Amino acid sequence: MGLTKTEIFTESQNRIALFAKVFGHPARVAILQHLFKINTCVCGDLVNVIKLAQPTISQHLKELKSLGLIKGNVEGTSVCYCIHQENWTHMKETMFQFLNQDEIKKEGCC
Amino acid sequence: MGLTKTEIFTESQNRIALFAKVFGHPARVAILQHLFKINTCVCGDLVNVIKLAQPTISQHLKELKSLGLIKGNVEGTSVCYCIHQENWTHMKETMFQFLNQDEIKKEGCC
DNA sequence: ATTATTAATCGTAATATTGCAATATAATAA
DNA sequence: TTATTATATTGCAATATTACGATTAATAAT
Repeated sequence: MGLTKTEIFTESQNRIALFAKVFGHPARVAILQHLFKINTCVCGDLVNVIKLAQPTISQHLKELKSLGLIKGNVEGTSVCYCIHQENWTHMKETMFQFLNQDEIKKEGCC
Repeated sequence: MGLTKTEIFTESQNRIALFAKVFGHPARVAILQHLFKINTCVCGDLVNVIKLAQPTISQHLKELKSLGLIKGNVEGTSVCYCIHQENWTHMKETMFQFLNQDEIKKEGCC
């Protein structure tokens, strides 16, 4: 059905999945890496750096923004995007807790 | 088009996206959490724990296995699934490097 | 005012994902 | 052999995602 049954999972599980999902596309990975690399805000050059059409980049940016991982400031005719530091830190805590589960039990069985 | 243009991204970006994608569904998050919680191998009880049909669980397990994050040992009529520790550790390194990008430049701009 | 420039939105085609019923397969039990 | 049990596979319907051309909106420059 293509429709995820979010109601049968916990808040936490759904939150982890939502963050992971947004990282589940190389274009969004590349966008974030670029935003981190350029310490001054990047505007439309993402379209030049990443070889995807402008509407496609815009769409990916929207997803990152709707999750709160980036913010965009309008600056004249262009828009200045950058990482939302606090939210990124919060997201990291969530993801680290999930990824570090193996720290508790290192036994393994089969 | 629904088709990701992997060829325009780096190996690294695609690898990060692939790992993230598999975590991008709450069922797979729940499966992994359960496999970590039960220190002895879990077999078919995933279907009881997670309220999804058996073929659906089986499909999610397949995806986790194809990425190497879990392994399954046939044990009589049932299959014993557990975390692939080494691969999990490798995956963590990849993801941590991505998630910890903010450690380098904490400036922010807008 | 007119004309660039930049980015968002709309519409749409192609493809992917999710979920399950039905069925198949494989190993054990009776 | 014939159930029984556990898991995998197939096929399919519903929905989501990706990508982009065309268009729009908003500001800047001339």
